Amino acid sequence: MSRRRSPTIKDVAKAAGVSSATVSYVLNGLNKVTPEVDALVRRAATEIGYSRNNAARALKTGHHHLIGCILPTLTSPVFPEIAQAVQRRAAHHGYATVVVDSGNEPMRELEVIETLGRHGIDGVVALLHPSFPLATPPQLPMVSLDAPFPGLDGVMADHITGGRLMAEHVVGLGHRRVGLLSGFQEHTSNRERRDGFVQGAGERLDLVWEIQVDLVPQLPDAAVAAIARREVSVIVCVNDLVAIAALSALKSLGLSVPDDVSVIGFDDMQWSSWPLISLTTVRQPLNVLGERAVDLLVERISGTSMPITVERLPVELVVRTSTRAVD
Amino acid sequence: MSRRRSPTIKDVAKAAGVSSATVSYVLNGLNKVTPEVDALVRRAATEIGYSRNNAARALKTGHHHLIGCILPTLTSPVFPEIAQAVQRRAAHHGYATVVVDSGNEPMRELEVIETLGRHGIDGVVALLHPSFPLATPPQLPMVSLDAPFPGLDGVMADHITGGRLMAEHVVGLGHRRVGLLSGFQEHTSNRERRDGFVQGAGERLDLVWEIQVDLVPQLPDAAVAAIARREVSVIVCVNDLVAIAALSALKSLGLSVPDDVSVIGFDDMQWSSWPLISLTTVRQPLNVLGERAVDLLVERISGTSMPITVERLPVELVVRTSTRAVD
DNA sequence: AGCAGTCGTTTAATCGTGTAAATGATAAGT
DNA sequence: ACTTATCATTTACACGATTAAACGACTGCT
Repeated sequence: MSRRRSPTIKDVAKAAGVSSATVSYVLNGLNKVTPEVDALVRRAATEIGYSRNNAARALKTGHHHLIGCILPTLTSPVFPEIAQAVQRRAAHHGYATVVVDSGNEPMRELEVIETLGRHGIDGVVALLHPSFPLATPPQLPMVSLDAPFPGLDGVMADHITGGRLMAEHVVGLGHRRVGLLSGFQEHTSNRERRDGFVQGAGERLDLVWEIQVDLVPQLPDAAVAAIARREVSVIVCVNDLVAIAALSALKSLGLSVPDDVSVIGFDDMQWSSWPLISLTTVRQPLNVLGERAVDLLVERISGTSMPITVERLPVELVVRTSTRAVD
Repeated sequence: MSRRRSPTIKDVAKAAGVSSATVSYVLNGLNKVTPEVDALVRRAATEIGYSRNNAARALKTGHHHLIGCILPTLTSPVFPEIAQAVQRRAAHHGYATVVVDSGNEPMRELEVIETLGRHGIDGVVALLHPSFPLATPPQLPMVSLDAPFPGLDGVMADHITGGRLMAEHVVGLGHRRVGLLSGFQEHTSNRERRDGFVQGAGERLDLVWEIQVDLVPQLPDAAVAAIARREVSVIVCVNDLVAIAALSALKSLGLSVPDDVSVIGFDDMQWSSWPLISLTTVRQPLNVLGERAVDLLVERISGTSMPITVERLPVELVVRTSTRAVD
């Protein structure tokens, strides 16, 4: 196999009859050269099929035009939506994106960041585990998604208002007795959703039971048992995935939604709108989340020292057919 | 801000009192140095917090230890499962992975590959659009997922047998009149699934209607209308996503599954096992798919010129509650 | 005419690493 | 004791790009 190395800037220079510096100037769009030479160089470049070697460029400039997007998993539908937005926005800024699945383990997150750093990434957008060891201050520009981290820029939805919206909706439908499937409270977003809901409910709702559940789409036995007792008219879920797990459990129990019990989620991920699911939920703007994070990161990378920013994104209630007024 | 550049191999050398070459040898695990010096260098390296600059290394060696994984989208649940497997396996081989969402557009796929090439990627695992312009032979080692491409290594499930399994199952349950929601036939996998099914069915099934549907989880009106006519006792779907769309449509129409009509899918993606969905389907081993593709790619990268390999992975029927025997 | 400024291009240094070749030092062989 | 082989280490250059500085040619001003 004649593994021919790909042409370099020098080859272009020779082909165009100029120096390599000129080629560099042309290809970087500094307008330091005559239009004729510019055209000449460009023609030569495309003719011999030149493609820039970013490793070399990065070595010199220290700037890779590459950002990382670290997410706890890709198999939950919420995160890929963020990843897509990040990718799109990054491209818009001239950055390529590498998406990495951290498996939701703080150790691996650290490892991934180090690996990416070694590979010369310019910055990271990350949805970090709450116990991520931030002891060592980050060597890289980083923007935190979904939760504030001390010393880091952050973008997250207004979970507290979201929780309040849930409460308002449930109260407005005349419900009184409610079951709460909350998430692990170490996660800021879970905690805020819960707090918002409890505050919003005030004295108007009876919190009959509350059970903490994991991200897996399989409810713990205790939760299934609680649901089976039929003490509540509505189940409030920390997120859509849990809500779907609840829908599943209800189906297994032979209970109908929303006739026997209402269910409300949080996120409004893609499938929540499918007729089969049709979940009432609080929508958080995942695409905006990703986009703003990238904007912040790019600003941070370009080095203008600005104060640490934490953005809160508005949420909205989306009413579908998994909730209805009590008789 | 005192943007202190990170320590280089040279700093390590100075700290350890040796030359930079020695440091390089140590850190690359060539055992060309005395154990004492080895230890000395390692200690110095960790002490001053050295981290290798992969851009420089890659510039010199032409080898980045980085592979790309290009997928049509990340929001369909099938692909992230592949991405995870690829990532895991690549890490096992000492490669980092960048996952890229091509949006299922051949043009963007090409663009992405070029970008990745520029960034100095060693190879690509890709699930390509059927009309991907392979006219320009790939500069990079590439392994095709899910479909054979002339001149490329490939890994794909045995879709034909899968189609046959669907037919056997449907026939075995005593069904006779069947509706087929097939995918676009340009996709090899869709075509093979259909062919396998039709061959497997032989004369034993009446194909009452067949409609081609897109990947979006919303059936076209024609499909909904066909389902509403209730001429068939089972709906055979090209994949689980379409099957779920069918379940949705059936629910909207007030029809019950499997009592009024059976539904069978293909893929066995994560959620298909959820009680809410509980889809009978043909399982293709997505994790093995990703892993084998990486294995092949790594072999190809390491340069041993081997004949082009195309692997077929076995599939299996998974029976759940969306299908039942006809009365 | 002489000097300064502008402009387009080239020269040459540099980024951090890998590695072939040179260099010594030590041990072995005669 | 002197050559030779072995081995650990260093020297020195290359990888492909960016970019400050040097350069030469031309223009315009006094």
